[in-house]
Amino acid sequence: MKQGLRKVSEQRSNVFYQNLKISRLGKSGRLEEAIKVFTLMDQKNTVTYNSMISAYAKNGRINDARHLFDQMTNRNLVSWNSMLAGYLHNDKVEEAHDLFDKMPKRDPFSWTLMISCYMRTGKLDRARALFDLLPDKTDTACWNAMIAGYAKKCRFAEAKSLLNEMPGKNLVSWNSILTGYTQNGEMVLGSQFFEEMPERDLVSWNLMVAGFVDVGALDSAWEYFQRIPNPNVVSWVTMLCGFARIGRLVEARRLFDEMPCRNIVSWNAMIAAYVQSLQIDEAASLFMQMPERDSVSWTTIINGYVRVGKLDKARKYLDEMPYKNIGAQTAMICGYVQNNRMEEASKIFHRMGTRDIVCWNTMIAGYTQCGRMNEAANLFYKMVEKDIVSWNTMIVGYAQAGQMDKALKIFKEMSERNVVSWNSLITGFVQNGLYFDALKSFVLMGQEGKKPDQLTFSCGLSACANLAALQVGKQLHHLAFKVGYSNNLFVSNALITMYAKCGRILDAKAVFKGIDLADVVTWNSLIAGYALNGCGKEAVKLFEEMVSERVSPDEVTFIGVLTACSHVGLVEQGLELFKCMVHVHNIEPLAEHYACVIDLLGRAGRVDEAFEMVRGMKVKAHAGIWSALLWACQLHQKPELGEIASEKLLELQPDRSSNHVLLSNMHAEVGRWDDVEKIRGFMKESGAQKQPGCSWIEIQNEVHAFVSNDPMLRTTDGICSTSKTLTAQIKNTGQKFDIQAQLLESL
DNA sequence: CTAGGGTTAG
Repeated sequence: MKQGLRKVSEQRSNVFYQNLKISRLGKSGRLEEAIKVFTLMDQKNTVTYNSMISAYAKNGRINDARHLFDQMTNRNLVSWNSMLAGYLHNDKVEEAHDLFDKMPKRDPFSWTLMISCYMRTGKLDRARALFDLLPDKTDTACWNAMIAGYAKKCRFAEAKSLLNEMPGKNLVSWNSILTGYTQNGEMVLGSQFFEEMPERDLVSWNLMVAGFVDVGALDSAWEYFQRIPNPNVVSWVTMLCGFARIGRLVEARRLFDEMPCRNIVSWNAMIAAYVQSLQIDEAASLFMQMPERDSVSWTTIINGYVRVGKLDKARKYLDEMPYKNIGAQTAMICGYVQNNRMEEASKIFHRMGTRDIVCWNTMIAGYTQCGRMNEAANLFYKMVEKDIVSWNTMIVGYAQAGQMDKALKIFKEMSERNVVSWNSLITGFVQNGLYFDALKSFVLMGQEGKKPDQLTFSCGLSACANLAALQVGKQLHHLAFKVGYSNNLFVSNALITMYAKCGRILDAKAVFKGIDLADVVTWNSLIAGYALNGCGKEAVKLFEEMVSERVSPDEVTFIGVLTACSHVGLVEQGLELFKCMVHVHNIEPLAEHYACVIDLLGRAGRVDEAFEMVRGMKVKAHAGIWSALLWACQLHQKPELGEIASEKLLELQPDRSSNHVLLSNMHAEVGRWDDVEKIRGFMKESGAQKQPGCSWIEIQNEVHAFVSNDPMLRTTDGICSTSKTLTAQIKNTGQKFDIQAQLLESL
């Protein structure tokens, strides 16, 4: 009998102890361990279940929490409240609302949870309506939830009015308002309020320091930090992170060394600071020294090694990590993904016990980045809960794979789209040459009430550039000006290209002149623009200006300036620039650069030198190079060399009719008619046909597409030359586009 | 031991 009683009380204390363990593990993100304790318990009471529900919910597994809740036979009020809190932490308003309705009993906890849930998700009016229904208004937490909610959304008038009405306001109430100021960067109003507060505690002081840190006012943060009567760990860590964020690592470290009360958070903060500035060895040294490590410490160090590209080191730590959380494993997957090691990423992914949306998205992005769209789609459709990032990733993936039909399908299936979704679609259209669709999407985006950002504008302008649609481009320019993006560097760079490609080189130059801080792309855009418009000397001059302004030219710069030289026959200058690219700027020439120089030599009649260059190339010659050579051979009547070039060219592009034409013309010019016949015969056999050219033209603010595959309408060069023909052709294709009216309406 | 209101590290 006595023994039996002792056994029962031992069991009780055991259950009590295990429950405590579950709750602590749950709170510190060690969910796997909590689950282990829970499943191994032979005796479970209501508190056990309640603790496990909270543990699940705090770690994002709200569905498992609900599952457990549904399985319970002895639910008490805390069970209901725990579930409600779970929905609150996972931003599930409607589920919370449902549960709240079904509750058999409610206490002040329940009401506060529901109100907080509405507040967090921005449903201020519903929160207020519920608060007004609240039968017992003596509980302060409810008031504070209302005040905090209003303040966080910058509704200071409502917050303060509630504060005035509130019976028994306390420090939390004051701090709730202060939080509204500090978390919204309102530090002037914040300091004012802080001075007016009847009492302050460490939370108030720390809020001020954090607020100044957030807006980058380190001096003020430091001032307040020094005024704190008895700073605690939070104060020290906040200040430490402030210095770390702006790269003042030495000062951060000094704080770390000086702080009188150091806990695991301080260590983690300092390690994160080193990781952030890529000082991985310092971070690792601290990691080894620290007295104990939690999942944050491990995740930070693993992430650090991933960021500096030391994947094997990261992997070593991951393998050593006692209980691997989602964050650490996702960091590792991210590292593998960035280095195209998808098989290793996949292994970790499939071994993971729990996965979150971020983890899935990382894997999907990995597959899309290396063009493995089937595998990406596989994961995407297996995903139970997708967020907007998942959808956007798929759109980008299909677009890059050239499958715009599928990208569009995904886009249309989305329940809600953000600016990124639209930009992904529009970028995709531009990348795949579907410029009309890009511009149409631009308009549709505005009609759906989404504001285009700098990326949208730069894409839209790029579409205009490729269509040579000057009027539409100008409209976009005006629009960008209206919404305040015309001074953005992305937009300005796109404007330069647009004007240049439309033949308005002076407008391009004007945009260039208006830019305060030009980057390499800016210079490249105008140089390429000059090249395109046959202004070779200006291109070279601009290049020299760029170098004297200490902007380092890149591969693209040289493609522009070399093209410019070849267009206007600046042979010596071009050759000189090519040398300078390799020897002064240490840029390894790409096939494109060779193509320019070879074209340059070929046009100048230095065909032998051109061939010499091809032989000396480190990269494989592409069709463009051989075709430039072939042109040169035809122009300067070098049939023997031309034969070599044409052979290579036909090897690379057997179906391209222009190659055959070029060869046959060359033979015809030097009177080798038998060869001409041979080639024409070959063309008939192989079915190589002249490809339909497609072009765009703009008349009176409208862009028209026409395809020059109708022999009746095509002139010798494949471009319609008379207005009569043009009109007929427009009727044929029936495409037209006017952006102006729609765009201006939609914004 | 489990649930609500104001601050810190990943």
